[in-house]
Amino acid sequence: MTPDERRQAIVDAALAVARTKGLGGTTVRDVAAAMGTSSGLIHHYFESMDDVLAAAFEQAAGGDLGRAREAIRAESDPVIQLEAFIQSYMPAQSDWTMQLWLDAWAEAARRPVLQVVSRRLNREWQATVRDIIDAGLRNGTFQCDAPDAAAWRLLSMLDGLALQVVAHDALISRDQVVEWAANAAKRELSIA
Amino acid sequence: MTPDERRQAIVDAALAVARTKGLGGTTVRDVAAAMGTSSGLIHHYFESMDDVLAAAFEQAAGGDLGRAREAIRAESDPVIQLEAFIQSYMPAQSDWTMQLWLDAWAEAARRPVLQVVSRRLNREWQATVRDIIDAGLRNGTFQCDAPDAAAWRLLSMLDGLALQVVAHDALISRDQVVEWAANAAKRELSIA
DNA sequence: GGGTGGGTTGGACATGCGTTCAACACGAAC
DNA sequence: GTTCGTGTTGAACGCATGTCCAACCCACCC
Repeated sequence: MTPDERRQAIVDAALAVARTKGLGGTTVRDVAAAMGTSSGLIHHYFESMDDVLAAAFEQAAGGDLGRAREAIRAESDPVIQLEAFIQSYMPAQSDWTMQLWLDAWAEAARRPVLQVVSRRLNREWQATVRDIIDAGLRNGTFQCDAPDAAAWRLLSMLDGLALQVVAHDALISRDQVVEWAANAAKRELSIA
Repeated sequence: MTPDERRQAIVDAALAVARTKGLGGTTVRDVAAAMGTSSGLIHHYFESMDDVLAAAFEQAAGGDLGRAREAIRAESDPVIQLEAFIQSYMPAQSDWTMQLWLDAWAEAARRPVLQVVSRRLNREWQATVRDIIDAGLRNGTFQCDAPDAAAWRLLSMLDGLALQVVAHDALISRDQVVEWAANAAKRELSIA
């Protein structure tokens, strides 16, 4: 294994563990066991466990962002793009990514490395929404006074709703979230 | 000290610690030190540390809820009530309560006792918003197809925005959150 | 074929955690 | 004045954590 492959294997293993135990509950020994190697190896490639966790979170959350952008780029109509975005923000089988976000938000105040990553990714998500809104404005299909604020509002509502689904299992359902968010987006951007 | 006073003192001490170290980072020894007593005493009044944390979170978050309800009850016009609610959801000096919520949401998946408390409180917040909306509907000042969904949307947006303020310091400001949320509420409920 | 050096091991180390428990303090009851 | 019981102590236990490091393995080079 090349150094890069090994680093990647560590990150993958860390994600596999974090999927069931959460970011904060992922330990060096867990990761080593998941890889079938020794614990010392991890510190040969990463300076600290925090770095491993930050890299793992970045890969998982960054991957979601990339897939969402692709889904958006595949469409040309801003209205459909918005729908695709909302759908991809709440995919059926990726509750565990959202749990990673919950962990990251909570830990951000105490783990600077994680805060940097999570802040940057959140900014990029907002920029992605903003791009859709801008396209719709140029297009004439959207109406909106403050696109930046609208993007934050939309993203925050999705975060808040997704949070309820993941943290408070069964209080509200995933389908409701998608429907409610779509309605809110239509009202927010004056879509017919 | 009566047993009740002692329990209260423990909860207070736990909150004082959680304020700086987070819910998950609050330990038995921290709480004992903050009270100036021994660590064994805590287990004489609480079955486990999880129970202490749940009680602490409940007191802090429940207190916020109570104050918000009072602020709402002090007004009669639903429009003003809504403003009071948004203001009280984002008070200037209580960032640390929001941080407790972040901790609670993240920990809910792993600490059942905490999940029960946080789920119940979230439901009560939503019911509080819903009550305002219902009042506005009876009043004729609000228009809204699905009050329940609207309440969840409003609450979730506030959660999502507040989250950004607390977790990603300086990405967006508290004043923006209040303004943006007020605008969204007006649009959501068709307020003139 | 011997030597070199980086990948890899697995245990040691210090620290911290929640929980338990024998011992102690001390006011109330008899 | 003795007994009792509850509040309280502080050390101990078992376990887990991140980090470190001496030793080992083995492919590669002279």
